[in-house]
Amino acid sequence: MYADIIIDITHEKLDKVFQYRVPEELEGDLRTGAGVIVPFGRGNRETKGYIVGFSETCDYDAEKIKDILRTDTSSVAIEARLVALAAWMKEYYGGTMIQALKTVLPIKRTEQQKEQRILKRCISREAGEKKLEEYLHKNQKARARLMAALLDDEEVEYSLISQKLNITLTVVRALEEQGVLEIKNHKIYRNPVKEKEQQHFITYTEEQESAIRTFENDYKKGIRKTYLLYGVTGSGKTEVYMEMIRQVVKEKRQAIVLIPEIALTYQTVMRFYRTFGERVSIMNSRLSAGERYDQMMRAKKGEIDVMIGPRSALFTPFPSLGLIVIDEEHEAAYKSEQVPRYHARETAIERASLEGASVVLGSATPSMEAFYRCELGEYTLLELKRRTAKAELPEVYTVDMREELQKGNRSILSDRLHELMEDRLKKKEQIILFLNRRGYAGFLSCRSCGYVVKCPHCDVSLAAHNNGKMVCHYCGYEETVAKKCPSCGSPHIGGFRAGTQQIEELVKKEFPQARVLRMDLDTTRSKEGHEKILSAFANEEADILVGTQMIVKGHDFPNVTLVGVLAADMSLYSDDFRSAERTFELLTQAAGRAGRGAKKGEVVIQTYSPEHYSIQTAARQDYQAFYTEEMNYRELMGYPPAEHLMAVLVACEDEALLEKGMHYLKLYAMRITKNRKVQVIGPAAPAVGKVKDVYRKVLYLKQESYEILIEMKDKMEQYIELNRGFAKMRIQFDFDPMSGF
DNA sequence: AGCACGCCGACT
DNA sequence: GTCGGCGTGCTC
Repeated sequence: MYADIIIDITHEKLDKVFQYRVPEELEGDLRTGAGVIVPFGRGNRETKGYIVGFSETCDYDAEKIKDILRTDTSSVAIEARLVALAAWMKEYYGGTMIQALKTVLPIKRTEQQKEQRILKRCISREAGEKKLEEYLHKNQKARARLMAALLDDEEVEYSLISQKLNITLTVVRALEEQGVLEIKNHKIYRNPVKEKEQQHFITYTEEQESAIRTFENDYKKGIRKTYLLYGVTGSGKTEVYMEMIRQVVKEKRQAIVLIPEIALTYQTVMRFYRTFGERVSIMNSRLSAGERYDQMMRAKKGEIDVMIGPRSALFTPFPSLGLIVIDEEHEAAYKSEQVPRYHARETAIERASLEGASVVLGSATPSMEAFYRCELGEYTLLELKRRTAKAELPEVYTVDMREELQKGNRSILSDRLHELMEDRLKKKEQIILFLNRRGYAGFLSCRSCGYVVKCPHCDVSLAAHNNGKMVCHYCGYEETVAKKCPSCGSPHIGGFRAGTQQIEELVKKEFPQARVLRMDLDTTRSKEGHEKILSAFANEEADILVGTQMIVKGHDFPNVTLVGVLAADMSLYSDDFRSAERTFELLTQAAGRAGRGAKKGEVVIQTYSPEHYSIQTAARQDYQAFYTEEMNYRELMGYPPAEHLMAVLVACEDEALLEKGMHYLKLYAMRITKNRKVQVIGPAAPAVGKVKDVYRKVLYLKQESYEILIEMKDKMEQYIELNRGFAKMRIQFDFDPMSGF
């Protein structure tokens, strides 16, 4: 019997499987995920590794294969539990054990050593010069090079030295022994903010109080479960989380708070620092891989109690995890785009159950999945129906844009919205205009023949930018804007939908006195563009903020009393089964931006389909009604959460081969599903049929039971592996996908 | 990453 | 010839 083992995940070059023989006496107690000690390298030095699989035969020279020495007892319980979680992820989401382990265990990247190791000269300049002469005399070139560098600067980064001067660690060690330099592993754990204010006593609303009590009582009794904290925007969910975390920390356990990256505002960060001081660590995408690794190590050593961060923070190696909070639980960002395509919600619940922790999901617009689980009694519902303080829920109007057109109003702004905007500008209150789209004019199409300009590599429409270029958002392909239709030659080719830039220009023209800020992917591309724009608006340096989805998420602007939603139904037209849910979410979140302060807010939703339930229920801010309607649809169509959907995405450079492969894969799927009523749909062209000249096809399988789908996945994986014809195809599984591929 | 192997110039 | 230093490549 042989075991596939990955050696010490901390280095990229060793990032592959090594085979070892399993000695008979160990056969019983080794399983996938177990930590073992193996002889490695020429010196057979004892090295730690993890078992990622077993096999009866070996694909490597049998004579060279060594025996596993023993199981690793030093690998702490923390890692063992994370490895168990990885095994679960592999099982549930597909992919290999290595891929799962890599997402779960903190990885030290080589890049990060650059920042870590610093060489410091610890002898005087004169002594150094003497040494340099000595090395030159002895013709020790490498040492001389290093010495010269150290004379220029007292401290140098090891990575610079090793790359530019081609100096290896042996040389550095030699100089270290001579006392010429010292190697500093500098680890500065920086906390962006050092402020530690006196905790002020917060008074909670009755609803908040009751949510906190429920959690605390359960927790003290040792009950661990999953809660859904459903609270309208502005109802004070964060305070509730903090109180729950305090409870957990009091019992010497730790908490993880997941946030969608964009929602991590300065205000939120400060709130956590004020309460938990230095014992909080915040991860964001701006941290380098090395810094992130350091934060993980701090957590492991017990130096922090609370980790706040995006999806990946879920794998923080805490010694005694007590609580996982997932804020804005409905966000699509919680689903990983890479294999294993795990969902943080489900994975958090699994981790919590492995470690005896509770999970709190929070949202103003819970995902269908979460609310459904509440109804089934799997999660406990905690509700916050009212806003804190005096803030009231805003008044919402729906405007039918078809009627506007009939009235002769061809503008992007309805009369109603126009009027209200004038009113707010007069009152010196702020306005948000929210557009469901990015770019200047979106795609270009011919008004005479309907031809749409597409990317020759990726099969998506090119987006026109106002620099005279059309750009592919998948591969970055560019061409200049066509003046004539490439298909029929008509000059009537142009953009249809308004983009944020166009709206900005229009607003500036109609309200010349107003100060307008625009926020979309183009204006926030620079490092801190995001924060800059938001803080400028928060400081009331502008009257109107025009932007895409990103402005509706989690920000608090007390002086905003009017929100205009332009083209509300844009997201209704996308062709995946979550489009209604996404529309409801966006509208509700957008509406939630209005009237956060003392003054009541108003919202205008402009739409071409005012009769659609997601728009009507959003206008009434009636989640329950939306949920009921939407659930009917999901049940009727057999979509998640009513049933489970497994997407099988196959990619291949050869289109004909792909076609053939998909045909056989479908036949195989139908064959193994026979008496289990699994629906096999497709193969279909995914939304993006071709990326960087690689063709893609997708097959969908529907079934009520997740377990049956997993069985199907396993069988299909085996089939693909046994069948050589699939060698050139890359196959991925995605369970309950967030959007069509 | 860490270790041995083999090359290369310097010196007994 | 041998010794120590240095770069290279491999690790089941």
